[in-house]
Amino acid sequence: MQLSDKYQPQEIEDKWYEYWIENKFFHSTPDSRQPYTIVIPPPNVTGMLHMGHMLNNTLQDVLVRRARQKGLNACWVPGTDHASIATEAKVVAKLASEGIQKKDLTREEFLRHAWEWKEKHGGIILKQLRKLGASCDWDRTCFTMDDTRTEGVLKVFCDLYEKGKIYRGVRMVHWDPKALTALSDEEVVYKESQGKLYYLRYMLEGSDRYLVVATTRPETILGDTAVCLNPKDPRYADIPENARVMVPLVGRSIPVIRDEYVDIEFGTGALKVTPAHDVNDYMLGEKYGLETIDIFNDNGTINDKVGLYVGMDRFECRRVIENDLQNAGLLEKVEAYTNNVGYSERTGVAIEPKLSMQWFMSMKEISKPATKAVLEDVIKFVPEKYKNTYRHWMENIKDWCISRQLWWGQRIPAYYLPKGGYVVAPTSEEALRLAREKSGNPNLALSDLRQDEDVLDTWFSSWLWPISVFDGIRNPDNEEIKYYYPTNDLVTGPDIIFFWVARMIMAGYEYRQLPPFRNVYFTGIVRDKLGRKMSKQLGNSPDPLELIKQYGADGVRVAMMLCTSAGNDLMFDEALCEQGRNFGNKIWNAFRLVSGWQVDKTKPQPEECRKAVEWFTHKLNRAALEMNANFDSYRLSDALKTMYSLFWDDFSAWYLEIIKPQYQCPIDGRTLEETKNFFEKLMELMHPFMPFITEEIWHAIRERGEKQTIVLARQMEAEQIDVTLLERFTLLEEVVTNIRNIRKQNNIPQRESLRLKLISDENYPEEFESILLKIGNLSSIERVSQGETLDQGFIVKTTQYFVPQSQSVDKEKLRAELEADLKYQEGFLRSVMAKLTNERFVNGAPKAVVDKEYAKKSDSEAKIAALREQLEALK
RNA sequence: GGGAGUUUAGCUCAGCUGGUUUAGAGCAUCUGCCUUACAAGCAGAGGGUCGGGGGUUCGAAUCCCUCAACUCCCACCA
Repeated sequence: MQLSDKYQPQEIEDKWYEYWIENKFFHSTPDSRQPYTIVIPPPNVTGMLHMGHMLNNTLQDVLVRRARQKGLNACWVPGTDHASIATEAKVVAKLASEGIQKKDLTREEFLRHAWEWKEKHGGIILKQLRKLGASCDWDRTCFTMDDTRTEGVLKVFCDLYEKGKIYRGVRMVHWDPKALTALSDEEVVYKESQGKLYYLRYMLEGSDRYLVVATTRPETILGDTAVCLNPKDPRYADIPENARVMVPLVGRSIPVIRDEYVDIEFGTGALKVTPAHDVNDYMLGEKYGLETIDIFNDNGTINDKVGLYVGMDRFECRRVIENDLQNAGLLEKVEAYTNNVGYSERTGVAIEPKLSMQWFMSMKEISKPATKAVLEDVIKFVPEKYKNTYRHWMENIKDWCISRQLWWGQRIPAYYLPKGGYVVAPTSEEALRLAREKSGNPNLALSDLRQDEDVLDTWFSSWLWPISVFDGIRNPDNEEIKYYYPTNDLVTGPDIIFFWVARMIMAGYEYRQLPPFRNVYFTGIVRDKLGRKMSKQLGNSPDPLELIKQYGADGVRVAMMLCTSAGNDLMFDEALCEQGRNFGNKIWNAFRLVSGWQVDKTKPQPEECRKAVEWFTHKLNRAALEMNANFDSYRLSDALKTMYSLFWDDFSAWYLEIIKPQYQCPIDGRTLEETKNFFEKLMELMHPFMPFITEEIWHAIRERGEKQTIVLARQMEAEQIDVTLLERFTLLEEVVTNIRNIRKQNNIPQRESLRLKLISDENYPEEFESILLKIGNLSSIERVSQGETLDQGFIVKTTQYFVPQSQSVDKEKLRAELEADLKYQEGFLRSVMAKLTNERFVNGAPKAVVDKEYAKKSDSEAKIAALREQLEALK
């Protein structure tokens, strides 16, 4: 078999993915095994894979694949989110490009277009995930708006309504004038914006005096219904109790009220009150029974309530009004001002606070068990710091605005009766029954009822995800939900901790009395190597599929894993993909080496091979243990690094070099067998990180029956580890390194053998002498009592070694090196002695620590003595 | 305004409950090698007063205080 000396991932990745799918290795059904479940954070149905998804899904896949190999019944449920507002915006834009306006369509027509769009673009992202190697159970793919999930959502809505937890009412909400819908608090992002502070004159009625009011939004004067002063403000002490002022330009007379809410320090200490367009003003309006004048149309233009600036956009109006105020002499001054303005998370336009009729969900009660679960670690957050963030939000939770003035989504199952009032029911039939009952009119027809026009917030379906994917809302007693729920790990970004994580926990306790998952692993944000967020505008976001094409899925996965640690942002650098690809190549070539060996089964196992096998057995066991510990504490990057260095440094650079037979000589059967065994175990341990190459090699290294797969291969259980053996081997490594250094310093090629002399003591790893002879390419190892003039010496721990030189060595250089070493050792010894001569240390520190210091002291002294001897010999 | 986090080698980060050296890794750099698995490689080397200052301790990168810089979250005084 001729194997390329470069690993070509593209040639094997698709092949194995198909193999896995065909054989349903990722498919899970309940059985007697313990389950391990992850539900995917559903990406937007029409979205494209970006680097955040790559990170997030690589992590999930690593966790799932490892669980599967540990013999658990692993189930990773994939799916997509209908992403109400985002998808509707895309469909509206697409229609607009075809000259179709949404307002010209009926709801049914629009939804037809939307579903068409979904069928065409939906699920691309799930196909992309396969390229990454994601081992999802695709048979279970769900959509937040498919029939099952929708039924569940409606059932929950009705249930919460009946429990009195969902109510309808007029409230001040965040209004998105572009998407024409209300938003929840969480969908608003505040950004610092450069604005102006306008000082306006409000003339006092029946007087020449005026009050100066500072505002950032002069256009809202159209809706002013009062001016408010602080009662303690001495500047306004002489303003009469029942004073009234004229709204500039508008000429409306409004009262001057007094409330301590007003900050004396800010602006002029006088506040204009616009109850329809500011949350705080709204509260003042409630308190003082002020009139509420809504001056905006839904799209942010001025309506005809006041009769001025009608139809003008709010920002245009601001400019024009500034000019008009100026001309009317009502503008005192304008200052530059930086303030925080809320923007719609989805459409990016400035939010307009708006008074409107919406559906809300009371959160106070439902949040209680959810708060407790996290604080008491029933659900563990990794990293823990997010517990604080979570607690703070939960303890100050506000009611959730769940209605959206959109069409793409689950329509609110409330039906209005012709003569007022409404009923809530999961189906129109049920609604009709209730309506007849409520109205006392048995002849009421379905056509008499009018269903609420609004749909539900997308998160009102995704908060049920861990339950609804197992149909646990509609059929709470089904086998699947009982088996898979609670799920194990959730991997997601901290940016949706409130949107999604917190609400899922609430739903979990409300509908299953159990948490939805046991652990939440929060990833960081993927940034570029300069630390900037990835964005389309900057063009700094690589195309994940392009990366996979170039470096292989395994390579990109390794790149993601190398730079991630829970909760910390990661600086992604394409160089990491290169490193990942190179690692794959390294594995590939190690395999080429081993697979190319001829075997002679009659040949006895050489001593150095026997010792190497013994050593690597322990090395492998220790790494496996370390990796387990890393996984247990979600240090996934460290888990990979452990395997990376085990394979590259210990297995390739040491083990394979030791057992490698002479050119064109066969290897003995036993060593080959044990080496294949190691290789196989290494592949199994690394499989969660690099699923494709490990499967390829796992099959190539041994005869495998049909339908066998590394995906289901049980990972080795780590055994007893001989720590002393491993430590003594590092002494050997140091000796070899020193010999290599001497070769390099004296330009002695590796193929030229050397003699080695040593003054043997307990720190000479003589049990590995056969290895030393081979790796050092030594012709002999001789025990002596001292070195000679022509020898170049070195010391490992306390043992002195000498390499006889044919020609004279650079004594000055040698002496300088030995002296530097001596200086370091003396300094070190001093620091040890400082402790040991300190009575408080000797008496105060634990015995083990003190003993360690004594050991350091004697080692150091021995080494110093050896160094002095060698320096003496140099003279 | 409130809170959280970060600061260790040129870069990215480990360093977990204070004691394995006078601080580690990977990448990058430098030197020598196309040695028969791998130049996507091998062998070796250099590089840090652990953000500044103070304190606790026999002992501090690690604990406490303080200052500084950066990042994020929450709140939203017009």
